Amino acid sequence: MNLNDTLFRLKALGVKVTPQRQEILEVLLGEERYYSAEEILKKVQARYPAVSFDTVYRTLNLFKKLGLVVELNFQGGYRRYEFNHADRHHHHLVCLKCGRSQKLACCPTDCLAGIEEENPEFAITGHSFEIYGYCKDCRGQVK
Amino acid sequence: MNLNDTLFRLKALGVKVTPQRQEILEVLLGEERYYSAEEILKKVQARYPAVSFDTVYRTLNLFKKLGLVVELNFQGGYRRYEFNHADRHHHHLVCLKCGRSQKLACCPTDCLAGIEEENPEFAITGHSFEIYGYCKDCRGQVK
DNA sequence: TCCTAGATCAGATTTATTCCGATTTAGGTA
DNA sequence: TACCTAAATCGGAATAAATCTGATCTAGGA
Ligand SMILES: [Mn+2]
Ligand SMILES: [Mn+2]
Ligand SMILES: [Zn+2]
Ligand SMILES: [Zn+2]
Repeated sequence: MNLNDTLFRLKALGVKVTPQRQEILEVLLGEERYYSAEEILKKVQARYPAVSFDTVYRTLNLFKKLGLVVELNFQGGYRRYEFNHADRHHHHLVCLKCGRSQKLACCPTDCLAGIEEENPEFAITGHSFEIYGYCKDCRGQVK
Repeated sequence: MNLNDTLFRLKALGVKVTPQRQEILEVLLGEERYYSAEEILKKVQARYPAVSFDTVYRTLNLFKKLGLVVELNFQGGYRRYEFNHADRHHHHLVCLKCGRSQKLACCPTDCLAGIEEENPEFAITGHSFEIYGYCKDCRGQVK
């Protein structure tokens, strides 16, 4: 999924393609990692200084609804966003000290299948699976 | 783990046992589910009307540090707390509409074992695994 | 080129959590 | 049992994240 595909998809959905939305997408697509709302704002403001937090949040929530973006609520209350490379579903190993994370290959599909089967009346829309701890750099300096 | 065991453990750790702390524990131990900070405050105030949010949050953070309480950060940013029945590790099926949840029996231990093995330099302290969607009552009325 | 629904901006508002200074108290000591 | 003090609590102020509001602007269709 690149920028042009995504913009095409937005148009197909009848969603207006504004410079702000386009720039937010470019940020999210630029480096494959997650961002805080503030990081996104700062990066977008490098090109469009007048962009407001409101626009960032509205856009992220829109993209979330359209399935373009995933919102991650990490332990400690950190909220992060990343582009939803639909074909690259994954989870995270998150350092509680420095906040850096790495992608994980494993997804608990067997658990999920069992849960789905045992709860047919529940409409599952997603799941989270994150592993927390302290990375090599941080494990020594934990308070 | 009952109230007396827990109070004993607090004393052993050199932590003061105040009526407020005791009441918060009673709330958490009363019904095996999770609570918002505000729910806890309201319940504690039923007996001690002067208790403040500050005390609730400080106590929850203390208990969290001591491993007595688990903080859950659900999708959407909802933060909840539950007593850490250490022998009853579990995960949740959470309704995004009404917020109710049910415990799940499955825990992705095989994933976890693999991740631990593949990342020996990372000190894992915990993990989250939550399944989101819409419960029977809510699946019809999703906006 | 014009029109308008929808998007943006700037700042106010709301809500969750933490901080702060004054006061109280749990639990140790004599 | 009567102090003593470090730690805990209270009440309200401060902070921070996210949303709302109303005025203005604009993307994209006619
Ligand atoms: Mn990721
Ligand atoms: Mn639970
Ligand atoms: Zn780290
Ligand atoms: Zn529900």
